[in-house]
Amino acid sequence: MDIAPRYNPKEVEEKILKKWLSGNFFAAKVSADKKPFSIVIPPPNITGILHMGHALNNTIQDVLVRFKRMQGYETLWMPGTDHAGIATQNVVEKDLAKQGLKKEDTGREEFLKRLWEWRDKYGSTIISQLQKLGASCDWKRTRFTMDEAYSETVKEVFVRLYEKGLIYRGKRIINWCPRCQTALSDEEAAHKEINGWLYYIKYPVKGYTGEHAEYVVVATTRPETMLGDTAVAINPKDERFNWLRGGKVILPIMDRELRVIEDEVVDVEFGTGVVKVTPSHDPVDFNLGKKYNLEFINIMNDDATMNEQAGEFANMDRFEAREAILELLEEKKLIEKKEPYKVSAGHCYRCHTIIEPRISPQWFVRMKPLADGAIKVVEEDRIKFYPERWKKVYLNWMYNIQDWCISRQIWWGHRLPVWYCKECFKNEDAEANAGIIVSKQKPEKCPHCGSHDLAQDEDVLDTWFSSWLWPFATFYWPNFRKDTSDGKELNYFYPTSVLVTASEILFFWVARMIMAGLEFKKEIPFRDVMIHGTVRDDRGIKMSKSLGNIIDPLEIIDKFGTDSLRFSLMLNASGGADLYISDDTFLVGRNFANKIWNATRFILLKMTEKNITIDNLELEKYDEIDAWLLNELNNAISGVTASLDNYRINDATKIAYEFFWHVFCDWYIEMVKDDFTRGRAKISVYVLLNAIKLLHPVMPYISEEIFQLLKENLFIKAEESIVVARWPKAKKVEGDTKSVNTITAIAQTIKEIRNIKTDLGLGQKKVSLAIKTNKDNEQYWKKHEVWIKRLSLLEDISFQGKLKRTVFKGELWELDLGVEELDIKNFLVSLDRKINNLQNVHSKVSGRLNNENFLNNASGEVVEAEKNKFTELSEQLKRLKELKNAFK
RNA sequence: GGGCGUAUAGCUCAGAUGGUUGGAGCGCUGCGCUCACAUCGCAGAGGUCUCUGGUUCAAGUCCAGAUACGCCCACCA
Repeated sequence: MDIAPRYNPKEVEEKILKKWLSGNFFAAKVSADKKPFSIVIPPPNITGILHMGHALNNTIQDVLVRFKRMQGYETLWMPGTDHAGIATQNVVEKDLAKQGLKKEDTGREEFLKRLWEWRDKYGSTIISQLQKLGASCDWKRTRFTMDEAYSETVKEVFVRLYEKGLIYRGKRIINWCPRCQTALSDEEAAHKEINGWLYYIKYPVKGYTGEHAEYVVVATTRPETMLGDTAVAINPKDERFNWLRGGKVILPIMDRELRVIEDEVVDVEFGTGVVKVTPSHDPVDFNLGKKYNLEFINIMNDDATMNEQAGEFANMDRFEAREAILELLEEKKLIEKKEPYKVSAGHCYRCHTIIEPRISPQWFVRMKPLADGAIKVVEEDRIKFYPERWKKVYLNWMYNIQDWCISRQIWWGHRLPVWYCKECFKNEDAEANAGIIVSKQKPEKCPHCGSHDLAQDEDVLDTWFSSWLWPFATFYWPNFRKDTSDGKELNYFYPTSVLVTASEILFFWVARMIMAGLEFKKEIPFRDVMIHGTVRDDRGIKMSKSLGNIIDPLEIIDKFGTDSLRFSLMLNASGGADLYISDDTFLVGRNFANKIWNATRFILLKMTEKNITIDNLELEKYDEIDAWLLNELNNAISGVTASLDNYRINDATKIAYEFFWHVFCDWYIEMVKDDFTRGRAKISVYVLLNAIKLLHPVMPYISEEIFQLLKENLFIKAEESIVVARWPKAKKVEGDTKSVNTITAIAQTIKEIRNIKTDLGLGQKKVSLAIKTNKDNEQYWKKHEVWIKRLSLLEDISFQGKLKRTVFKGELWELDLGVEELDIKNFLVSLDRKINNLQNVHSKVSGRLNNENFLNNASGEVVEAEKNKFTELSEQLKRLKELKNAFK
């Protein structure tokens, strides 16, 4: 037998991944006799490369999937990627720019061709990285949100919603990214605070007579928008401006007459109480414009440079124009003052450019009707959030939901299934439906006028408009095909069991999937939503490429192995809290993998050395130390199982770790290594096998490798892969508790002996031990003498009726060490500390027992336990004091 | 402006339904290359559980308030 003393993950992982993929172990099918367990992956962007967030998200899913698969569920993990409209287009545009080209130079068709080429070349990178991570998806199913069949679903959904009146075209103020040159939804405009100024600008009052102020002063953070002002507003209740009501002011620079309107939205407290109103460039002002029938003047181009409406500032960038306007106002002495001010501005979530609110004809989904059901299922806990607090966040958003802008002025994505009749459609009349034909296929002619002159809408749909269909569109609903068993698969696997995701896309994706599921499948898309934290660096800063603080999971895999990465992440991910990680975080995993490896190595080497073969794992006979171990194994099995059932993966990980290292390795293997009989070997292998099964969801590679090693070297029957092996079950342990308890007491005593030896400065020196105990206990000491000596570094053990001296006094026995002269300084210090601690607890307990209120109010069980504790503590204390007195 | 979260050892974090003497990993100190593993073993130091009040026989755990940090939402010109 030749097993390396160090675990080499690289070799092992490569080999095993091949086995898994070629062996089709992750494939799922409809099985009437099995319960389904299904997860759809949050599809990563095709532009994506595996980052720590992916690693965390997908490891969690994989743990759950592997666990359920081993439990015998028919398990489907549906993989796939998202076309990620803006993100991908940006990437390919950048690529094009290297050749000095813009997408307009190549034209739409050619540009799309390049996009598809790009996706064919790089789009599967993330998939192979997920495979490397060990993700046990049914890879043959890998979907893409722009697959032909998937696109059919998208169109179908659009048409259905339109026909139901839930999709409409409207000319409204939307979030416009001047860099990407497209509309965005509200969710895609991330609000961030920036340091700006609040400028106080004087607007001359028309017909100034000297009876009132010559100017009204308005406060603004965006002076450049004044060019589009068509009113100023005051609060109707604001008596300071009674004189201004019904009056007019003059917009400086433009010399435009502005109405004075009155509306409740104006905050009397803020600024001067007078607000400039720019209906075309501010959402609040837009509403005012509608309400009071104001003029809408658009002063900007698509790229946020000023247009001809901006007069002398035309063609300037918006921020350039701001400076120029301020300069001019300064010259005219129209700036009263400026104050530093923090402004919350929307930023494009793709390119971080500041959003420009803008009036534009776009397509929207009416959300309120969709939200109603989605609110109900969460209120009624038919969908549960883990941790639960996200329920509130979700509901709060849903209660206040706004219509969703779904059209994007980019090329990469699902083209809107919308055609315009050039005869009937009048663009300026954007609110009406005349001339708009919504249809999955290109219509032959306009149903209204019969014209054949039809043009498809140039826009594409928001990426999320396809992702929100993911849980059922991946089964090609509603057309299905043979490769999804004509819908049988959807019926079987839907609703999915759990959705695992980061909180960032709760609104983007999770909420919308619930709405889509209920609308189209008439059923929730998943039962549980597990929301995990964000991965941050060790200073608590979110990892991002632009900040340069990322820890690359692929590098960690390369350095420490995939299992180390996964194990360390799972150990750290708890209760949806954020994870703070550094390179060192992953050492725990590496060390543990090596420990597992070496425990296996030891067992197999010993068996070879002793010529032990095993052909089955029926446990025939075992003694007290075996029983003790099996009992611990049972606790681990039920602990890990219960934790995984409750999505407490970190607990499960910890329990398995603790058992493997600190129970199995530190104690059992040490106990049996000197007397490694066939019986011990069998127990060892049995426990090892069960332990690696417990670890398999978190550490799939090493557990598989060991599973295979055991199969190769023993003659036991086992599944082809641990992937499909049966999850461990707790087995009843035969054996009397007294024996097991005695073993526990011996182990405890061994720790005491080590402790005392250290205190006495004996260190690793082997000394002899004298023990005084009864015949009954003596037999255990004799039977287990070999490992007791080994673990407490003793020369020999003698049994005596009377000890010359006592260095340890326990409930069951007293001990002395065979050393003439004792350096008792440290020993006495430790002893004192122990006595002190015990004394503290003792007086606390006795205080409680002397407290009538406690005796009257606490439950009988608690009082009973407290009494027992008191007795035990008293005895312990007495022994320690006696021990101490003997040394005086 | 609303809402949420976190505060426990030097660091990163565990500590369901209040009741053993508050734990782990890393780091630190001391001793050991004991033939599975130095990616190891053994022993140890280190905590007024952020603060203040309250409920209770009993609070790290529940309640209220304060402080600090973080996050989310919002028509804060």
